Amino acid sequence: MTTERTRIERYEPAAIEPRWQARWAELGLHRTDLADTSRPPYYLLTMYDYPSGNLHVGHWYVKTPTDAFGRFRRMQGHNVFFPVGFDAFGLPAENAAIRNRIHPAQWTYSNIANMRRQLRSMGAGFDWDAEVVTCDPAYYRWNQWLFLRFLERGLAYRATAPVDWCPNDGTLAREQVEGADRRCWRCGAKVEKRDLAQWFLRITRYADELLDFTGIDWPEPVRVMQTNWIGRSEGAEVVFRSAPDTHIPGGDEIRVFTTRPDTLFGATFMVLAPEHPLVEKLTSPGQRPVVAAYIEQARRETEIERLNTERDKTGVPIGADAINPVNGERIPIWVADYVLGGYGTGAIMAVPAHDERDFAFARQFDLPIREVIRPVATYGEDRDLVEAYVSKTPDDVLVNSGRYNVMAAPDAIRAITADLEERGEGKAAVSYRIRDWLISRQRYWGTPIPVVHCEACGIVAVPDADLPVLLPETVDYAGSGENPLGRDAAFLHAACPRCGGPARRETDTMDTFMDSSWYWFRYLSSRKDDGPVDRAMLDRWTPVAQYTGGAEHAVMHLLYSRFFTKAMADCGLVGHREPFLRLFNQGQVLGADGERMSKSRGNVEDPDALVAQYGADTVRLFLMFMGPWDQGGPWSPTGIGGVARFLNRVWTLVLDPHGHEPGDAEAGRLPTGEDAAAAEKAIRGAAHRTLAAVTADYEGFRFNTMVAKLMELANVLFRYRGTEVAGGPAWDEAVRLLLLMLAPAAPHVSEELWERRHAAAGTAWSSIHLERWPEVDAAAAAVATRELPVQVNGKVRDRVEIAVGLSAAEVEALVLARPKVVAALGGATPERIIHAGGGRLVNIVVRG
RNA sequence: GCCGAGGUGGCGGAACUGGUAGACGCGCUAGCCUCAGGAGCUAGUGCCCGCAAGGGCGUAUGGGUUCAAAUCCCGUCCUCGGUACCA
Repeated sequence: MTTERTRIERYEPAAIEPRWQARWAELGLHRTDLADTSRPPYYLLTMYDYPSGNLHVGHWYVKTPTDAFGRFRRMQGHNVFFPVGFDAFGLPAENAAIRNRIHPAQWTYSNIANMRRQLRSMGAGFDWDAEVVTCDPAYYRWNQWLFLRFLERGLAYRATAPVDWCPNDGTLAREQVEGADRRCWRCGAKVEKRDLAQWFLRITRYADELLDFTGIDWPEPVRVMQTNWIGRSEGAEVVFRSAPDTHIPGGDEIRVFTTRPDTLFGATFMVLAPEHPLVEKLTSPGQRPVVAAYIEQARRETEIERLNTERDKTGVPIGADAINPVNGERIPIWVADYVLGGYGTGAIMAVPAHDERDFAFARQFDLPIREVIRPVATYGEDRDLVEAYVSKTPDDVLVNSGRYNVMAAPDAIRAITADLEERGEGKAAVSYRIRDWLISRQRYWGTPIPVVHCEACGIVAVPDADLPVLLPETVDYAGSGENPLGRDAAFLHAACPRCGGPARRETDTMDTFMDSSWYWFRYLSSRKDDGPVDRAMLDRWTPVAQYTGGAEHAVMHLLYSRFFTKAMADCGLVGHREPFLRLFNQGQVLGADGERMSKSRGNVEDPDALVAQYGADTVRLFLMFMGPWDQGGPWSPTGIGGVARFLNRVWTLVLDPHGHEPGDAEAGRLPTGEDAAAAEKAIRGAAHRTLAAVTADYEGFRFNTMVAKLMELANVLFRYRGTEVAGGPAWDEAVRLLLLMLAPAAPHVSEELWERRHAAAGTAWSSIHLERWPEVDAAAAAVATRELPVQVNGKVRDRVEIAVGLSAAEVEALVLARPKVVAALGGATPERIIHAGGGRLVNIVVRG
């Protein structure tokens, strides 16, 4: 016998994917009509990328599920806006330029061209018309414009801050300094810190508002990280004064911030940060050399080093004392690197008995430790502290604290603060860890800060009409000594906009986090040339409904974006105060070696090769199938073949329902005991149950189980392939649902098969991506019987097929008659029978 | 150190609010089909004992709560991410 085998065309992704991409582009399928009000708007945003040159699978891992979600939302009837752009300013371009003698712009734009091609090959539904490239003057012009608005409102200001400085090369940003020993990446010289006047944005003005996350649905870990970053703490500011000495008259105010004013009597010394302005003034002549040497050393350390708890404490006494305002006691003043110049007041009162760091310091240098607070039960006992006692309970009481003895700690905090305030020696205060945002960069490839320094008028803003202040095309960015922009005479010299006199342009450029702090607003009017944003568009489309991106941006980018939104709202540019309503942080795909993917490690996975081998749909689906999206993990293509096989099976199901594989003896026959009607019912049931589950999975970003459920449905259909119900109405409905559910995730193959179905049926084609998301038929999805596990004392002893909707009594009668249950009971009388989880299982409890 | 997330078969992972542990896929085994196959189809596959029926053990680890724990609580070990001596 010769089996007549249907020869169907093979599934060749390389043949169909580019064709559909071109067709969609022609149809403008992904161009969002922002003015369309007939459907609810849905702004879907994924973090834009730095144009490093090549997309790796990590980029796909972020973008692919986001794209699938956008397509899903669109099928649900939303007008989805899903833009893309490039975070195109930044250091790598400048470094590449120096290394390869190629202009940063040329390097950047050629990378962008390549990445556009790669992004298109994914088949993602980006709206390219809205694209933003931040190094384009049409974009950075508005960075400058916004900066000027902030300047007007006192949100931008100039202050002195240290930068890493290479004595050979000129100034360096932190990211250019490599290695623990702080050497210049170019010449290897030891880097120093040097103070420079730089520009800041006053994010601290919004510190309290940034602590408030009401109204936005963000992951708990991100909220915690931002909260800790802002670091609000309540306490008191206390004024100590320098004591008169042979070298100083005394009386200088030394302000400290403390969260525990109740421990003031336990202060046995003071510590100033090496940066503290009074160090110079108060240091005794005898201590000058050692203090100067210590400061020199501290200035070379990174903040992370200084903040390492494990490290032995270092410090030196400055040879002067301070007077404790509560008891008039003289205590020595030290300088130590564990106190930071930038936090609080840059000075602390040290209470070794009740602070671990102060305790370690006191032990190291043999300074007195005086206990002033202890649990009430030990009041009056003699005891020695072997470690700092950090009081946390409100029941603890004060000792060795004069008239505050026996007072409970919280009462003492209030009383001591109030008494200090009365005497003008302190007040209740709030301190924040967050500092203002330093936006100055001493580089070429960034947005020029639009001010001039006039000899007569000082700092003068460039008028709006003169924006943008363009980056000069050719400058010597490789040279050394000062800012690249300062080496361009034509750029540098300008007329003062106010007096017309000679002025010097600002030569700092902006931190690239400026660009990314408002880019999603610009997407909505990327070509607008009379303002940064279109308020009417913003009112319709923002806040962003859903933002996706990596957790590495949990603090900086996301916090700056929130700050910008609030600041822009205060400038009247935006009508709301939070940028992103819902945030999802996906995990990171690591290289096969478990390390972060990077060119230098050589563990970068090239998506182009995978696409060439398997096609974009398989790669997309595999990335979703790998695991839960928020987890990521080491890249391993093991298993991608399973996904490819699945798409092949879908292909076969759609194009060849009647064929069957010669290797399957059972093929072409219905399962035993099932007639055609039962088979059709089973198929419809499976399809609609899958639809319900898949819908919920898309909604909850559970793409891995979504794919698994589609595979299960395909497996069910395959079982019926070649039988009398294959190609029938139930089958046809199931296949239709399968394609619709697959469309967001694997857009090309589902579109191709959709078209072929139309062709076969002789109906007019329209894109599957414009179809409405199907509705679940609850009746079809319902099940008549189900398997009921029966436990005896919590162990499963039997499984019974029961009709849905039986009463508890009926179930019990049925279950207790089962031989296996009888055997498991061994003659014992059930003590009670639990019907758990809404009848999901039965547990018979027998006391033994 | 601290904060956050996590630890489930040979592997990636599933298990929604405590209720059938291991869905789906990879890999492996057997059979079918094929000139052949690293293609396709079907079946099996947590571990141990057993021909089988069946039984025992199992979610890093030690306790606990519960009729019932991967899930909740306490302790320990390990991995990953973040990082602040924050006064």
